[in-house]
Amino acid sequence: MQNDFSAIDTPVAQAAERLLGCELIRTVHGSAIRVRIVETEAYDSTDAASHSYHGRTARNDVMFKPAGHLYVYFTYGLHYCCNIVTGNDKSGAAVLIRAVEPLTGEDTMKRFRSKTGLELCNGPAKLCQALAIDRQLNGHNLHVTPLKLQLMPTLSSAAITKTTRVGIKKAQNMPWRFYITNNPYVSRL
DNA sequence: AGCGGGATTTTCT
DNA sequence: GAAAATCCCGCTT
Repeated sequence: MQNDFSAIDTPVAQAAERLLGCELIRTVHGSAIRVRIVETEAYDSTDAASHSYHGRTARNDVMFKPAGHLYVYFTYGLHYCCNIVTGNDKSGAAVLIRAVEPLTGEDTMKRFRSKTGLELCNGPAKLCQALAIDRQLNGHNLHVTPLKLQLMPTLSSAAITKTTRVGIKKAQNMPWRFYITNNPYVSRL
């Protein structure tokens, strides 16, 4: 099968690296949007900053599903962020998608989000707005429309920058953030 | 250019 | 009751 998710059915940190360079295809209102993942962060149950750290709840339930599902959460009373569930160790693990690069359908993205250029999708809540991702897609299987994940060949480690995560107060020193070196859409250097 | 506050859901102490 | 995996706007330099 061409769209086999076994490559991300691994420990999260490894899956977060492999997801760099992979593409998301969003179909909405008959239009197709294609983007490339350029920045990710890993979260699992051993991590004090992860939603799954304190066990399973109604909100993080999707994190306990098999790899290849989408976990969407609402935060700060205003924004959505989306994650790709990885590893089926049943303890709750997912990769936060922090930034993407538009490939096709940029005009459609601008309709959902009234910004242009780098401001279109260089942050976790920004890309959810540009791709019209909300709670309706929570728990969605990324094998099927209207949102598909297309895995791509693993990038060389030389093309990947590995550093600490953004926007958290706990476990700040863990090197679980990954991005494509020198990509202009990365949310923060 | 840079800082600070507000919006407002879900969860935990 | 408060903090959180954020973003945007308006005020100050």
